[in-house]
Amino acid sequence: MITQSEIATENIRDQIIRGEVPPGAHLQENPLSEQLGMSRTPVRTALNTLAQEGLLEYVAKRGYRVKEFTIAEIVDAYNVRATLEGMACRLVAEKGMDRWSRSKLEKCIEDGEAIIQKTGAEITDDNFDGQAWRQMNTTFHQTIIEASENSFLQQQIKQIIFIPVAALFVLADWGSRVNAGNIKRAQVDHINIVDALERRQSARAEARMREHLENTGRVIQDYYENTQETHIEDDQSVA
Amino acid sequence: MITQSEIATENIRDQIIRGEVPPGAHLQENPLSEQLGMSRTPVRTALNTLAQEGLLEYVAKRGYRVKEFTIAEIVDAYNVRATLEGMACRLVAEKGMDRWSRSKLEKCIEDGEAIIQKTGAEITDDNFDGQAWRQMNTTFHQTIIEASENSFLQQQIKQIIFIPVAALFVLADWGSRVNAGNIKRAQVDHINIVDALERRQSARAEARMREHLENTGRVIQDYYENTQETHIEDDQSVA
DNA sequence: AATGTGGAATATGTATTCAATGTTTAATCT
DNA sequence: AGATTAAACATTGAATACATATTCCACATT
Repeated sequence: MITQSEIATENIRDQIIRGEVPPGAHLQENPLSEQLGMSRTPVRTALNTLAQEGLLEYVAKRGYRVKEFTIAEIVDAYNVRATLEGMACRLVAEKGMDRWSRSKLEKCIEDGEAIIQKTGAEITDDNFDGQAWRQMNTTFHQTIIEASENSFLQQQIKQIIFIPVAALFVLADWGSRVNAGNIKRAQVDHINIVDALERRQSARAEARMREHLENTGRVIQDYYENTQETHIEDDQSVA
Repeated sequence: MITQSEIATENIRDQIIRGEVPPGAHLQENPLSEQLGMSRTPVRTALNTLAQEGLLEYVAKRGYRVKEFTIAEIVDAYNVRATLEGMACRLVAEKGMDRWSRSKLEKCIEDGEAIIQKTGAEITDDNFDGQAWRQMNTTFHQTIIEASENSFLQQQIKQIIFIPVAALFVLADWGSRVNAGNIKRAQVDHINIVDALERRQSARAEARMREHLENTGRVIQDYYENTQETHIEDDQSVA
């Protein structure tokens, strides 16, 4: 069964991740309960939940405000993710992969290859299938995390997915924000990671995955800094 | 200001960590609100919070029960902690330590040495100052985590501290459960970690810390399995 | 005897009300 | 005019009341 509290939680979380409510905004219970057509009670529960997830900051008697993430914090989070998924790779290499995980990863490699082949030398919005790439990428990482068979690891990594700006790169269509170089490098990374896992080279698998995600973090950082500049320009044009 | 919800959260969390409410127990709102002398509302908030922390399991319309942790899950959590604190060491070694962190760590080494000196060759309940050792140990790890200056890392590691059985080893007097070998090995580990940090050998610092905590995890596992056997014996004697 | 249904009792989910604390505004005093 | 204070207003925290789902037991039926 689905409760009002759960509806409120998902709805408000979505609004935050999509950037519909800006960082730093004060979320008040009455407006939210009106907006969602429910009483304050389930809204309060939702706000408490989201604060625990780290999306909101809470001060007693003053309520909740949307947490502002600095570039540094987002990069920090990505580095933590890099370390944790690196650990997942180490565990998988040590334990050895079962047949199903292995075939799923190999399919990811094939799919990635196909997407790049179809794209050609130059990546544009038209010829690059960002949707398919993201799906392949999610499956790739998820498969390794699950194959690690460490439930804590899975839980910890999940939390990082909810960080607003980082999550945008998963949700939004960032096909136009990547270039051929990044995509091809990511594909090579994936190939090397799977190779290391199959050879059960745990240290190599760990190092490769860590580097792979640290690269992604750098891409996000670059993009973020560029858009920051753009925003400043926008502000100036208004002034 | 301190709210009723916060009081309830801390109180119930304590009861769980101390083992006063057994794993698997169904926590009901009415008895808890009576016990704590407040209405159901703040109790509900507290239960929601603790479920988010991973201490309780929630099923809609059925309420909350205390999560049961298997030995495997506890060891899993400790291994995650080992990896994360290893990362903290790596970051500290890369950035370099400020003077204050450095002196705090060196004081920890001195304190540890003093405790061991005072204890002598054989560790017993009487001559081993478990309280002082735990405090030194907590300071040691906390200092490194804070010096990493990665807020996400700090947040993630905090969650692991709340796991019931693992937390017992921090809270309860486990002086009687350790032997001279473990304590001396831990002290040597600490010395090597600080040495690596001061020489800014990031890979060595990371590896040493990881191994240090994996050892602790193994100690917990051994202890847990021993007490499990004891419990089985108890059960048999009852039958 | 076992299973299934129905209803009472119990527990959770939500709404509403009341209380306490912050915030804002306006008026008064310097 | 500016600052300070008090009062009105708004918002959060907690308690109570109500609605709805689940559990459990009794009873009936196969």
